Amino acid sequence: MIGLIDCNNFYASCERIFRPDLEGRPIVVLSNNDGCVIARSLEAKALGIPMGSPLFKCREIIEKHNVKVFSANFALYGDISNRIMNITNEMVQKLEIYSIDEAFIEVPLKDETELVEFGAKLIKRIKQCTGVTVSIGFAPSKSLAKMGNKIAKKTMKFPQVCVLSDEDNRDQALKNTAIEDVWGIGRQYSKKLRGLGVDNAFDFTRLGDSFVTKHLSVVGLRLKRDLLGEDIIITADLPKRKNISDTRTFDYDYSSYDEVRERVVSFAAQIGRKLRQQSSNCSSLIVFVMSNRFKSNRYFNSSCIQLAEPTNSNIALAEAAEKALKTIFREGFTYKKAGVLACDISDANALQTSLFSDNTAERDANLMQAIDIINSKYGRHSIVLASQDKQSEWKMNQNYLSPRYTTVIDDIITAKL
DNA sequence: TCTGGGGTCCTAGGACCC
DNA sequence: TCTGGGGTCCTAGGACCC
Repeated sequence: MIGLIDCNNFYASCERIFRPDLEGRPIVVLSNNDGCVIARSLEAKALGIPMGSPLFKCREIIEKHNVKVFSANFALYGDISNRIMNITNEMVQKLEIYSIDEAFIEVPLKDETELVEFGAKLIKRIKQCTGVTVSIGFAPSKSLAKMGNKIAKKTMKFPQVCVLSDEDNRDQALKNTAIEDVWGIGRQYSKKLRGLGVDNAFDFTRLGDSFVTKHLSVVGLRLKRDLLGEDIIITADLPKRKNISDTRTFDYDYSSYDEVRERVVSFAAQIGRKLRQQSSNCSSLIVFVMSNRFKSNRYFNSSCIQLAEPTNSNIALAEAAEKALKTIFREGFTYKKAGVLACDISDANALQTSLFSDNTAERDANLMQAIDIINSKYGRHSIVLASQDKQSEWKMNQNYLSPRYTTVIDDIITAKL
């Protein structure tokens, strides 16, 4: 059987690990720049704070109900996630990490009672080791495991394990799942399906194959068959990224070229780091800039630049990014967001050099390796290019940031006796 | 005042090849 | 009136996920 394990209110739960005083109190976590609500504790959901809402739109509820607000602390969430995945990996046959707070697992069990027992054991262990509560859905296919997980979460009964093994309880679950709650059916498709009289997952599985293909393409057909218990949805097991991007909304509207250039060069350097992490090169870069989309006098432009040869060197990428930026930056506009995207990603071990190569590749490779080692030892921005901005993390509104309890020695928790 | 970031896959249509 | 047949590659756009 396949299981989907999913952390409950993950970011909010992470914030609570070292703040037991926040138990029972509503919590929200904000996106970069403290812009939108991207995670909510159960209590915050109950208050009706919507997912994705800009902070200023729910200020009133937050103040009225004493909601605790946090800036996103990805260093903390990433570390807790790693711990949970490692613990899980020790207890299952196969682990496939699907996102920061979700993983598919495979277990050699079929019997419902045994599965519930095993799930309870896993949940208890994760809770004991990390303080995070997870729920698990078991089923013969991934989309059904997802569905089981949702059902487990809803029951509010601990441990939150749901097994969809036989046809009867599978069909019951399909009938009880609204079409928009099905994994793979988003806003557009559910609107379309509702219009066609399909209200729940069960109705969807009754549609004809050619009808489904016509309206939802082969993706929809695969989903239909998966929901009927054939395990055919393939999720990639941490493959190399085919696209890599680094983009940010700025803390205020930038007007000078130098301000934007500094940030864009830093994005290019981050791209280099991410490429090296998966030993890839890229052979073209896209740079884009945009003004504040909520204000008038709007401007958006992007430029794609071909690199002389595939590379992952910060130096080459920064040069290219700056060149591209020059072609799209216009005086007279202000800029609220920019980004760099790496395209045409290839294997760094199979480098095709240019006929006119100036042989800086090897020099750069050694240099980048040294930079990566130093930065991983002493912190992200210990060594940067002179053209990068110096403290990019400060150039973000993070007014409610919690300590990086588990990854930075200065942030470690203090115990008083 | 204030509005996130990072991915995937599929399809249709155009340009091109022989 | 009637206008071949079989491919590939690339891109933009649209759907989805967390």
